[in-house]
Amino acid sequence: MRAEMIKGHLDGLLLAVLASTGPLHGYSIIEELSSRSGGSFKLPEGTIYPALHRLEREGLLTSRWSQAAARRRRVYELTSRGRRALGRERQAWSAFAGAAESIWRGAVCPPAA
Amino acid sequence: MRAEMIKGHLDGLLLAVLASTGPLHGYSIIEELSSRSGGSFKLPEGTIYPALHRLEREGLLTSRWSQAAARRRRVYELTSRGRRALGRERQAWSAFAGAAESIWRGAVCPPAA
DNA sequence: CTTGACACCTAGCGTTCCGAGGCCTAGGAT
DNA sequence: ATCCTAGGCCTCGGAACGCTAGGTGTCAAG
Repeated sequence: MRAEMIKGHLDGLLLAVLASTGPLHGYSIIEELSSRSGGSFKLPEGTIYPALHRLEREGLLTSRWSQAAARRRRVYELTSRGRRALGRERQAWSAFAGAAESIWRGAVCPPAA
Repeated sequence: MRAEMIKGHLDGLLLAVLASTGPLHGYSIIEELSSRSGGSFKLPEGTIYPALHRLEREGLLTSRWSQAAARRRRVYELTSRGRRALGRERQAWSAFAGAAESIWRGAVCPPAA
């Protein structure tokens, strides 16, 4: 799977995974994305952490340092604005995926090497 | 539909549309992408032309100036390498779309505003 | 003779993701 | 004691990509 394909889709996927699981810290978001995608999404930390910071800056997520765990963890959670953004992202994904799918449907493809 | 979503997917879509229709010139590729996507993909010329040049440089497309039409048109066509690349792109799209879909499946989304 | 569709092109900008590196703790192996 | 691995956070700089904005030019219609 070409790596740059994720561009422009990351925010939605992060919101989606948090909506599925409830609050999570960054490291486990990475693992969750990987497992839920069947191993297709193995996103590096340099991708995830800045994205989480951006989403928090935009008010779609809140974070707190977890006091429960021995190790320090920053736990992220959807805000209500984040939940609304999730709906928009979901719809944008549907539109995009549907459009792309209908382009692909017309094409006769050779079996991939 | 967020615009940056197309990033990383354009090459495949261009190859796919050319595989569906046969040889086309740039301007009509734009129209074809728009109509086949139900109006979702309205890609500007500044996106399409550089991409076509890149794909030609990579040997996935060939072009010739059409002598038939009154207006000058550069007509693009898939090469055999392009056809093979199409298969790979198609597979990459399936993997990506499937992975993203399974992330989204888990999320409970509010109705988009 | 001006507008709008058709048709091509490119330089530069902004965004985005990623690679590489750094920092730290805990636990197991050597 | 020392190393290694896994867990956990962070950031800087680069590369890639698509888009904006601008340009050239033809042709038909008003």
